[in-house]
Amino acid sequence: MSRRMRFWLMKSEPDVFSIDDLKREKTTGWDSVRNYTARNFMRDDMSVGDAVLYYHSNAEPSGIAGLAKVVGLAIPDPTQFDKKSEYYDAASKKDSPTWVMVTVGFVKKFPRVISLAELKSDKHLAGMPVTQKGQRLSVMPVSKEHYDRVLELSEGC
DNA sequence: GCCAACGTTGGC
DNA sequence: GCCAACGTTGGC
Repeated sequence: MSRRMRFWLMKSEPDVFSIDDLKREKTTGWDSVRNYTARNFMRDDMSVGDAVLYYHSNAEPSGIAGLAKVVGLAIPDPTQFDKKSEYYDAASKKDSPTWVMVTVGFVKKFPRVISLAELKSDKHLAGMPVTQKGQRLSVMPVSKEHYDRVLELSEGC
């Protein structure tokens, strides 16, 4: 029995890892998350098959660039043990890792980025967390209604 | 590049 | 356990 699938929004700076990078590599470990709320979503609430809106932050324009999906449950994030990584965490123990990552797979790139301005101005998306001021979470849940609306916007021109 | 908003750290 | 100081995020 699988429970109902969930919907997520995950942010990445396209200069670091864009939807095109994901398309080329097909899957990627969502490493380097160092926020407890985002970690808890990955660790506790994400399941294989969940749908992901792929959001480009610090971009021109910032916005939703395509779709991805969860293809692997949370596992320890190897960067926390890598002394050469800027995400190295000396306090994290191998037998009880602090940070985890899910594995994300490419689904599709939208024909255009749905910009944050457009998300904010769409009446159907009122209250969507990513449009709220000060919302910095890199992994956040999305309602089915908001997810479906974003798909509609991606298909329209 | 600026800076508001937020999360984390650490002194007390 | 409070909260000031600091670091980070990310829109603009």
